[in-house]
Amino acid sequence: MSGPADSIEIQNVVASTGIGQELDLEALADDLPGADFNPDNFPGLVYRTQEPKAAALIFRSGKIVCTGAKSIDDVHEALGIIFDKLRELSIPVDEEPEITVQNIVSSADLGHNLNLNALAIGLGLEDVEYEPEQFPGLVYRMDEPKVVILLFGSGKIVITGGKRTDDAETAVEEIVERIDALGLLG
Amino acid sequence: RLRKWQERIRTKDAGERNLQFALSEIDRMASALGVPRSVREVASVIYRRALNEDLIRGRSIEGVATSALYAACRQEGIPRSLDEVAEVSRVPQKEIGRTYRYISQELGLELKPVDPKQFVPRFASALNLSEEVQAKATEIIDVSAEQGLLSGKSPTGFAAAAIYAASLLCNEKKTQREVADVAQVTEVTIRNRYQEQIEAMGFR
DNA sequence: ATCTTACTTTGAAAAGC
DNA sequence: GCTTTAAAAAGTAAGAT
Repeated sequence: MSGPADSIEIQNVVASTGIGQELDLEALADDLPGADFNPDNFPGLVYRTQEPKAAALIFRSGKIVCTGAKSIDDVHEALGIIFDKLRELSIPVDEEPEITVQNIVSSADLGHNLNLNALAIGLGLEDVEYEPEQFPGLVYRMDEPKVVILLFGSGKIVITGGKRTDDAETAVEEIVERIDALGLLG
Repeated sequence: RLRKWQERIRTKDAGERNLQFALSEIDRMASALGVPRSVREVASVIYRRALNEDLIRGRSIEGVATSALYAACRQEGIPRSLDEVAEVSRVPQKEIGRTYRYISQELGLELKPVDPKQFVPRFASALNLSEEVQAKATEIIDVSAEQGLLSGKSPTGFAAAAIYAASLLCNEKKTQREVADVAQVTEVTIRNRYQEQIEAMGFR
C-alpha cells in the first residue's frame, strides 16, 4: 500500500562529532585545499566534501558539525573522509569518533491539497503558527515524536527536528491521522 | 536597608517610565495608522499582559509595543499589514513579526488567520471605489477561498487582486500599479492572484 | 512580461560575543 | 540573541532582459 509515508525523502542530516584533539585552524586552513576560515565572522572552519556532498564546520576544540548530507550513511562517509584528511596531515584522530545525529530534515507529500485556514483552527490555534503574510507554510509542533512539521497548500510537507530516521515516518502517519480525523484530507 | 529601598523605588520609577513610553508609542503609532481608540486600548491591555508575564525580557519595548498594536488591529477585525505597521514603527518588520508570534503564543491570543476581506473597505476607499466594487471583491474572495486558492497566500495580495478584478468587472478600472501601491504588494503578485481568481469565478 | 536569484520559515550543533 | 552550514516546502520581491 503506497501512502504518504512512502514519499518521505531525507533532505538534510546534521550531526556532531569530535576528534579528541585541539586544532590550529589557521594552519589547517592553509593545509586543507578549499577550506574557508573567517574567524572574524565565525569561529569554525568550513570544509566541503564532494562525494558525498556535505559541509563540515571544524572548530578549534576538535569538535565538528557535519551538515548537508542526504542520509546518515553519507554523514559517516563524509566525516570518514575528513578524519582521513586530518590523519594525512599528521593530526591524531580518535579511532572511531562518536557521531551523534542532531537533526534530520525530510520532505513528503500527503497527496491532497490542504485548506490551511481550516487546518489552523482544526489542529488547534495554540499548537499552530500560520501567518501567510510572513511565510506560506503552516507550522505545527508535534509532541510525539517531537518534531516540527511545515504544511503547505499543495499537500507537500517538511518534517524537521527529529533525530531518528523513523521520526519522520511516525510523524507523517500521525499528522495524516489528525488531518483525516478533521475531515480535511482529500 | 535604605539602599535596597531606594533601588526598589528607582526600579519602580524606571518601570513606570517604560510603561508610559510604551503606551505613548502605541498611541503615536495608532494615530499614524488611523485606527480607532478602542484598538489602542486593546493594544495597551495586550502590552500590560506581556509586561506582567515578563515577556519583554530580551526584547525591545518598542518591538513589543508595536506587536501589541499589530495584534490588537487583528483582534478588532481591522488588520494592518506588517508592512504598514513597520512604516510607523522604528522596529524592523522582521522583528515585529517575530515578536508578534512570540507574544501571541505566550499570551494565548489564538488569533485566526487574517481574512483578506478585512482589507477590502480600506483599500477600496483609498482607491475611491464604489460600494458595488467592494461587494464584488468580497464575493471574489469568498468564491476563490472556498475553492482552496487562499492557502499560503498573503491576505493583502489576495485582497488586492480581488479589488483589481472587481474594478474591471464593475467598469471602475484601476491599474494594477494603483492597487499595488495601496496594498503594498507588487504588480506581479496581483497578476498571479488575479488569474487564479478569475478562473475560480468561471470567467475564463 | 518572463526569468533568475534571493529572501521568508522550521530544526540542531559548534565557540564566542 | 547573533554569527555559519545545509536542505525542502511555496510565496513574494527585485533586478535584468
